[in-house]
Amino acid sequence: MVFIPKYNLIEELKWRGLFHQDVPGTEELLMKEMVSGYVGFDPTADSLHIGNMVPIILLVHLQRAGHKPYALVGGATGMVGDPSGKKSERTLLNLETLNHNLACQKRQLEQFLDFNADSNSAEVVNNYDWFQNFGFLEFIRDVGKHISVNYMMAKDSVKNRLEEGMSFTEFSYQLVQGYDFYYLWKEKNVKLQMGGSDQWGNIVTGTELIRRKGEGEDAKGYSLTAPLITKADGSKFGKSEGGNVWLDAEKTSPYEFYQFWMNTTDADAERYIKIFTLHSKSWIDNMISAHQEAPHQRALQKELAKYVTTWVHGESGYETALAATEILFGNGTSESLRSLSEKDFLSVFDGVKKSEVEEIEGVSIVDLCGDTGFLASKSEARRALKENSISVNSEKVNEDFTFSNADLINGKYILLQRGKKNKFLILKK
RNA sequence: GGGGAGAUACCAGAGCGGUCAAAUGGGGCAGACUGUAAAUCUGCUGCUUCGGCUACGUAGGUUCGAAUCCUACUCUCCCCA
Repeated sequence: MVFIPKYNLIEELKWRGLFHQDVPGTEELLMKEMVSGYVGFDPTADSLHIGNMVPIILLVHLQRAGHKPYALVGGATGMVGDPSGKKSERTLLNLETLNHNLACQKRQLEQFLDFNADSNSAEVVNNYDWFQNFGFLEFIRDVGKHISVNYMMAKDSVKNRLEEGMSFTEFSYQLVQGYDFYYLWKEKNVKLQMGGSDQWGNIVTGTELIRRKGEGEDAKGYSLTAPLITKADGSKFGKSEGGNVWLDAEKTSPYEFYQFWMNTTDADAERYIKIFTLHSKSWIDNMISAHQEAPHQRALQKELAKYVTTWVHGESGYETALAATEILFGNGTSESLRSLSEKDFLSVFDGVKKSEVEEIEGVSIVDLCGDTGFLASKSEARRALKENSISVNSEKVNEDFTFSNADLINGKYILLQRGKKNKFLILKK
């Protein structure tokens, strides 16, 4: 059977800005046969975040091009800790946390890939499966023997830590990850490892291991990395006020998730639409020129936010986020808030922080803001009120404002806002 | 083991007996302008019942008065062995 890829993966990744570097011969390989390729995920948290989306998208493209994707969850590597890009030694996770994280991540990965394709179904593998019974002596004889310390020391992930210091555990990390590649190559005919550019060092340790330990002419591993996603202003991609932007709706609500993409700057949006959506090149080019003609419409941001939110949270997640956005950023007046049914109201404010109070009649705005956890203290509440930044039910109020029962929406809710983006919901018991 | 330097707010970092809730920069938040953008400008960035109160690694001490001086302790970094 002759293999014809659906498209040239490397070319596709290049115009999308998802290509950083590869080892020579990778493109030829991808054009001539169905390739099994993998990406590893680090189980440091119980949810993936948008920083993990690029590696996931690499797998998605791999599969769309007709190849077979493997997602590796790092049960074993997670126990060691990847030193890449870290300034200091990492704390080790206990087994229980690790397993919980693995299970959660596995579920999330499954929503992006096709597990029921004819010949190139995705698979999830866990490197703990092949490491759990791998003895230390066996490992250092079988694996350690093939890689010199000099070689390992030359890696940036190690070099950058020579001043600060690093434990033997983290030093060994690249061997563990390298062995993963070797194992998958040998057992599952996986020839390609992909990842972020920070993973280059770890990946080539794997290809090196395949070259030295593998037998025959075919003993060659290929690799491909995506660039680090940057923001135009130089700050770190993937963080919002609350820290990471998670894929888990419990940790980052669909509304917040949608808003994250909505707030992308123009320059970044033009790059992100290529990276985070699967739209075609011509479609995107049109979109970008349309956006440049009428930038205030924010068409790019809206499409980007819609696409990614739907991908991660489904249609319903997107609908909720959009409804909330229209109310809060549209001509959001007190009336439009009050016109919502209780059910809609609650779903709109699903991701907004809340607090309950006993009584509202006669309570001053300062007390309410300070005591409910909306603002850190009454002093801060006073300051914010002087800055004219506090709104009650979408209407600005001053320091003398006192609540009455008439302010309750549906007889039990009050919406507090500081500025445009910080919202808080008060529930009367 | 010997010698040296240091620990100040979210971070970096000044202050070295009263005028210090503590310079300056960064970050963060808000306001103006806008397009929920960027840039720019402005304000704020310990708590408070607005009387005060608690804070400059920890615990004591000197003093009318301590972030500042003394003692001990803890921790960090550097140099030598």
